[in-house]
Amino acid sequence: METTKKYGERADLALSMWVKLARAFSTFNRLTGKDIAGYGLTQPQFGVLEALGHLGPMKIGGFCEKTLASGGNITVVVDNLERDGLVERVREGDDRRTITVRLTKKGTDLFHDIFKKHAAFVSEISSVLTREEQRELSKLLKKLGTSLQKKM
Amino acid sequence: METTKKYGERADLALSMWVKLARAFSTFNRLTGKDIAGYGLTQPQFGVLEALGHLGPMKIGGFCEKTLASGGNITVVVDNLERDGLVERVREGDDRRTITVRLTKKGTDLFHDIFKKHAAFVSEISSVLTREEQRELSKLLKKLGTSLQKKM
DNA sequence: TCCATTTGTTTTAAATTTGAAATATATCAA
DNA sequence: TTGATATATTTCAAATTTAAAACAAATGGA
Repeated sequence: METTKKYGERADLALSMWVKLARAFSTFNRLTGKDIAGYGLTQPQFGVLEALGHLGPMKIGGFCEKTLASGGNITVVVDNLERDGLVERVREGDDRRTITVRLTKKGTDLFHDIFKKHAAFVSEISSVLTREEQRELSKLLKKLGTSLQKKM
Repeated sequence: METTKKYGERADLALSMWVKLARAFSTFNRLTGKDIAGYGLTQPQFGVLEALGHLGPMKIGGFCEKTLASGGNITVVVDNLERDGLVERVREGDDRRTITVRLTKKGTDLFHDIFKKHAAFVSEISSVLTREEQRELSKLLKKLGTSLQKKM
């Protein structure tokens, strides 16, 4: 723990928290990334499949919010998933600008198979914290994340 | 909060925590990234300057650990900082394979100038949490990060 | 000494990500 | 209806990131 006051007590506390947030995320992300690569998917691809599997068909724009990936990038990710026969683009509804993406049969099967294993993996590595600690961490992260969202 | 048990209680809790960790990191990272861009630096460049400013001269390999950037990438970052006259590479010590990087006068001045502002910025956005919450969050993130490190 | 192995850094090519146009369609007010 | 503005998606070029190969130097055992 940093004890020297370099930038004042408040700033030191905030900087220290930010470093720990970045490190915890980075390490967790690397571990899950390896797990996902083991299924032959990239992380953004997995994110799109996950959103579709859990939330149902959605418009391209929906992925930007859900997977936190930036606009033009989703196009490529969906292109590649479509090429692999996992998702399909359909025009539906009255707004012809929007495109709905949905899982194919193959995509649905893959999702169910993979995500169960992935959930077990995430659960396993998270067990370095007790369930109570996980609940407390979730609560604080949620407050931080949603509060910051308003500053964007 | 997710209340439906999709993958079992433990897995749902872990997945929920992981989503919140990713979102909080992403949002925080975007905000600090904008602040850093305002100083004319990229995030990896800022990370290298920060490491040098706080920890003193270090070898290339040191940045990989400190800034969590992957190997060959640091070379480019240091190249660009050197081009801008902010850091310099020196060979010193008895191992001629290693290269020590250190701040130039210009780099030191820039570091002191911008890091104070950056610290204030991080402190400001972190104030959405009380200091007690920040301490608690730090503690849990540290435990998570260091425990996961061992699984890599 | 010599050779094999290890370590530290750079180079290279491929993949990814971003942001800024470009395109197509919608909406709304005059 | 027209024109201006807004929204959804794609295209494109530039920057970034990664992993693997290449290179240089150090180490340690035969």
